[in-house]
Amino acid sequence: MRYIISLMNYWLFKSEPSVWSWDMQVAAGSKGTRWDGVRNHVAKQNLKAMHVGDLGFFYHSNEGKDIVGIAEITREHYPDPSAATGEPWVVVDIKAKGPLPKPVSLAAIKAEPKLAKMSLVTSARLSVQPVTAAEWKIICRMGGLA
DNA sequence: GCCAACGTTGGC
DNA sequence: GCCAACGTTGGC
Repeated sequence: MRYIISLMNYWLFKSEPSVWSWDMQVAAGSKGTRWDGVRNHVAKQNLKAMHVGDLGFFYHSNEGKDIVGIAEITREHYPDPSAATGEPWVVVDIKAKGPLPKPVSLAAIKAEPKLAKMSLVTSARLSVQPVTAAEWKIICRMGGLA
């Protein structure tokens, strides 16, 4: 089997660690958990574009302000059970894949000119963001992954 | 259809 | 705790 890299998409999930942290995601195990509560249409479109096997950074907002791990999409989008009937919101399931050996801080991202166009920098409030393959690679390297 | 008012997010 | 950015709501 060979990888067709262009079909792999990368994402970033933001979460306040006091609400749902990386450690909780890890503790939840490999079955995957529902990423629910997204109430923004741009974020919703990003959820809908995800495929099983896509990877996403796990970012701690408010406290930490750093990318701490990598998650994997385990189930494609389906209606958000926490949404009111008739509302269009969706969820995906994700599982923790592995930590970044060295968390990458927002400050470090802002200090790297090659990452100036990252959504994290340009659309700070968007809770589910796309990440380009180039950005993914740079941050993995900054985070201590080969 | 415009836009002021308001609520929320999230960095600082 | 403050406030800028941004999305949503509702009056006109």
